[in-house]
Amino acid sequence: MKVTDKLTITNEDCFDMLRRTESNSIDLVLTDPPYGMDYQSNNRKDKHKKIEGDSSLEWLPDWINEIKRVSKDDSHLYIWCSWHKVDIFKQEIEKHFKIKNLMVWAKKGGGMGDLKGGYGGCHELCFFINNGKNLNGRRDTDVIDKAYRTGNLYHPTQKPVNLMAYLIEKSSVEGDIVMDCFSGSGSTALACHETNRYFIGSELDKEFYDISVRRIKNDINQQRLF
Amino acid sequence: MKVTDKLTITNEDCFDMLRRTESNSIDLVLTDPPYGMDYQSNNRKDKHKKIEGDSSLEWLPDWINEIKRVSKDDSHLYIWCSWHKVDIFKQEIEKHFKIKNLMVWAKKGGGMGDLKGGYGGCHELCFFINNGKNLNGRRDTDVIDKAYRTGNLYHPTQKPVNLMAYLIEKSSVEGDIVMDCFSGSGSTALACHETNRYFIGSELDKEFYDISVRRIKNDINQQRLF
DNA sequence: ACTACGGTTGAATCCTGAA
DNA sequence: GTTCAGGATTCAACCGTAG
Repeated sequence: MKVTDKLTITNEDCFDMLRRTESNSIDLVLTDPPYGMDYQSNNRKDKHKKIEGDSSLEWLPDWINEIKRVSKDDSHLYIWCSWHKVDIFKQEIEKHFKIKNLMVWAKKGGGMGDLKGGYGGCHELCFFINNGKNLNGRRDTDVIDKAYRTGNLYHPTQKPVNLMAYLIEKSSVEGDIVMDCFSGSGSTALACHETNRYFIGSELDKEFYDISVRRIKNDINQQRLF
Repeated sequence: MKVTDKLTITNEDCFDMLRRTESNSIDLVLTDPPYGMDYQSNNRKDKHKKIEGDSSLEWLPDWINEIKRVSKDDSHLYIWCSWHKVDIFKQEIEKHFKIKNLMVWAKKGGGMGDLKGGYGGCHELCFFINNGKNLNGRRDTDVIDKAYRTGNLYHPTQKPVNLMAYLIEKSSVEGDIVMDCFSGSGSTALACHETNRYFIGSELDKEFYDISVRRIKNDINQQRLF
């Protein structure tokens, strides 16, 4: 569905979207896939359901393969990941790409989990692949510790729009085409609207898909960006 | 060699040291092994030589196996690592241990490497394994971004003494036995002196071994800890 | 501008009971 | 025994408001 002139989100499996996508056509891949940890937020239980398709990483090899095909020769890619499965992601990605950085997002707020025998988990990882373009702006570090809020209002694992917008501006210019295969509640799409990029995305879960469409329309009407 | 009453460092391969070490005898393993990336700082090439035995990780499986044997049933382990080989380290460690956290040390100061096409590398990773004791003190996060300075005075990948001391105090009590198989310029040993723990370590490279012994003696005499 | 305080939250882990 | 799924729990950091 064309949500706006430049933003297209479809309610389908990402492989269906990828199949229709031309080879060598995407400027920037920015995506937050299921981490493969069978995640269910048990925090205030009624709020969020379990993540669909998060119980294995079987999709990963074919997915990387397709991503390789559709991304331009000088594209940039950002693939989010948690440390629990970082080895699998790294090895699959390296079959097709040369990883440039493993970035760390040092999140604000305490983490949950073991309160006595472990440290509170406060970071997420992101693979950065550079197929041949410079980064925009000043030289930043691979640790992102700016004041980005989590704010999981719509999706249990939602990323902040301004975090996504930051990466988009580092790695693309206005009018570029950005792809997110796991669009979720639409944070990447919103960041593209904010930064004037084209967006192509898919989200399998009907509920999140609907939320993302509504969220974008609302935010655009109200000129309010989360 | 017994450098002090409580600090022992030997100039040998760590497997020789491990062979002499009793099973189930070490309270805390805290070590910064060769990262397996053939490290040579491009910054002032003459300053640091290549790290011996750093070109492959062949030693890793046997080493983990020995570490498993010598560490106590309720021990803690910290194993430093860079993201370049994080997949290999993780998979080898997980053959014998359950990893509790992947910690991130967000270093201060700019990183080196590609100035245009990549982010500056400003972090190092550290696997934390908890075999069954609580951590001391308040609940901290898995991102360490306190003002620990690198200051590679003696060794190209030297860790700050106060960073090591922090981890030692989180995971042991006075009189505990701490092991570092890759003692380098002796930062872990110094941190043990500072926190009144026993230390057993080995360093293969004669030059670094000598430096570490001199450094410890100096620092103890001058009551000055780096 | 700065501090004080209370409310809210987190890609979690542990524990319990059932299969 | 062992695995598995669901519910309870927890604290430090962050946000917003008030002083």
